[in-house]
Amino acid sequence: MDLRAYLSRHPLIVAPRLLGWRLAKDGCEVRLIELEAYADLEDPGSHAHRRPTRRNSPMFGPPGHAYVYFCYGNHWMVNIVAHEPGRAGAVLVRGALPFAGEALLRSRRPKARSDRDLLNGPGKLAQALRVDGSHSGLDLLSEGSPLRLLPPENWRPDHEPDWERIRVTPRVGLAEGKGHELPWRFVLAEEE
DNA sequence: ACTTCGATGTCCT
DNA sequence: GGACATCGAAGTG
Repeated sequence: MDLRAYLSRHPLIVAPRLLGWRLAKDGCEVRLIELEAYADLEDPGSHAHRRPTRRNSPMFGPPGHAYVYFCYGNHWMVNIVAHEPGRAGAVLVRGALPFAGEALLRSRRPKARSDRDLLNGPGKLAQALRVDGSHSGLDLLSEGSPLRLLPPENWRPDHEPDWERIRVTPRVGLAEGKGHELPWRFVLAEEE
């Protein structure tokens, strides 16, 4: 099973399994510690709940690509496309820790007062990594892509999540009726 | 064409 | 803990 196949499962399966993976861009790397699953048919809070549009079309495309969209007038949200064949879905990256290039990450987040303020939010993460709409649709698994998704060292396809260390909660920021009660958020507990 | 409102961050009290 | 800036996308007519 290669990485693409690993991501070709329901986003709810993929999300907890991507904890500890890294996003890399121009010398910076961040380690993912907070992720949310967004599905299609059964998930009214997902952009893939409806038909494909110019914005959400990456969610319907190949797993392992990026889906980046603009929200609340200021912020870019980074997603990793993940879904079963013939379906749609993605994993939203909501939080991370610096792994490499920390000084550069910091310089792009001048408003971050504390360490935990640097990457603890989807908009903050995109700002620190300088990801925006121009990256939507990029293949995160292809060498040579400016934005890449990297598995942990010693990763194996049969790796299972360490549930002892994962906190499962409802997703953040969803209105009533949008699946706000679904426990589809996964956080590496002792690292938040 | 116009309206609504969001998968948020920041600053202020 | 609360106000609010900010601007596309998508829904409505």
